[in-house]
Amino acid sequence: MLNLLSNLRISVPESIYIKDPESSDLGKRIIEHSILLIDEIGFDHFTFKKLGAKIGSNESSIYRYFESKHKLLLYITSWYWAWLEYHLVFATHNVSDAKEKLFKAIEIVTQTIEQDMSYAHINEVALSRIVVNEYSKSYLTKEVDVENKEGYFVVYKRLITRLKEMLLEINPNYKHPSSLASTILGGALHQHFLKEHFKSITDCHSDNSTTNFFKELAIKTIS
Amino acid sequence: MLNLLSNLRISVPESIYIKDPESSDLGKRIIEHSILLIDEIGFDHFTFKKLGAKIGSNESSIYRYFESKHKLLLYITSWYWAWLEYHLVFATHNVSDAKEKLFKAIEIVTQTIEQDMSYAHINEVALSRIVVNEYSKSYLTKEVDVENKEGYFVVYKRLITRLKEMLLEINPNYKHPSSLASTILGGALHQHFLKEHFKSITDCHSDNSTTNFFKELAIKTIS
DNA sequence: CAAAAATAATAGTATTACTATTAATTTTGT
DNA sequence: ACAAAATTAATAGTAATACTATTATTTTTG
Repeated sequence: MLNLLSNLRISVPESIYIKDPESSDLGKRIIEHSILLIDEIGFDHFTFKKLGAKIGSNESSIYRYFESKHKLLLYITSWYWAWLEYHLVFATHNVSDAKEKLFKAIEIVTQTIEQDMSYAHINEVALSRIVVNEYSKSYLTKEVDVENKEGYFVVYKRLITRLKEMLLEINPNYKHPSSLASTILGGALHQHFLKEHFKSITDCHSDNSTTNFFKELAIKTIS
Repeated sequence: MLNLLSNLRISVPESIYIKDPESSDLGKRIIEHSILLIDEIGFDHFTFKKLGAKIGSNESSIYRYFESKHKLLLYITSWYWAWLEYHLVFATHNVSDAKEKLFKAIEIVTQTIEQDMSYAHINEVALSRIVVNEYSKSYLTKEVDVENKEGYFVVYKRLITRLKEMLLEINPNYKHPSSLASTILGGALHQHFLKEHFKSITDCHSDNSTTNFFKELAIKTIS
């Protein structure tokens, strides 16, 4: 399955970039090293100038791919959600038992990403840390409604919708399936953050405890 | 109760400010108008220069109260959590039934803040919108561990701990009370955001639907 | 009413997040 | 192989940001 995925192109909304970074060597280096650099110094301290220095290229060249660092963040996080979506779709395909399917899906979206899931020039472990630490900054802006209309958040919303469908499959009468789905996805990121920085307000300390917490929460809530 | 609260001083960690804004007229105007201005233009576009212009004061004078706009955000959001905590403590005090107490607490922390809860020079409705849209930016930084040690997040963590205790009162054997408490608080903010901007991935559209969603989620999860 | 404290005004800094222009290099079509 | 086109690099410049430092003025208070 990993080999199959490696040959698939993860699809990110075209409106996010000026020039497709997958179309050139420089573009791929921009993506590869922006993930490493944002993970290292944080999105707030990240600049195209610093990225240019890292990849031995010029600030102005990066601007030919992305209009701003905000768009670059949208690109890499959309890539992440699309990548997770592929994993989720493949892992749940042909699983006939609704509960088993939901549990598999929750495992995928709440797990701690590990090294061996590597894909081309992208470090998914670093990228998953970026999603935990920075994703909400991509929508907590005054421009969110305009950008939402442009389709910058479609992948994220589609993933939540898939999770919602699986919840409804178990109990078609449950009244808050979208809220529960978005709570699981958003909540998992939050628990991963708390585990690293605010240990006293989480019980998720081991690798799979976040997954177990949300599996139990989900199945009990919809029953 | 509101009158009682109006005479109580909401206590914010002293290390957050340079000079106590409650100690002068200028300080109070800084707080009052920073809340209105951040609500209006968003934290990213907010600057001390713009705030100075609004209150007819100088940028440099504001720096005598707060070292940075980040510290100002920590101040007003800590104030908000402390204010919510008072409401929660008063509302649940002397409630003997554990479930009734928890439900009252969930109402307090998940409700949409309304105009009539006004307190001195602070617009709590605007402030609650700021918490929804900006609070996570206060901890999603590379400096979070240092600032956590300085005590900048104590009020928030204490509120979650209070919620956790109430969950444990109902079921002392539940294994993830802290995670559930932090999921409720963080999740409520998230649902309020989705309601305004990403309607398709939430079912919380009316004022009390977020509260009902989390009441049901909590009681089912710990049972 | 003098001293102290608070506030305002002014100026200045390094950095950021870009845009614009031109030059050099690489790719491509014939 | 070579000219044209496209891409990338280099340079310079701008307005805004997030401050610091200094000095002047106003207000408070003992």
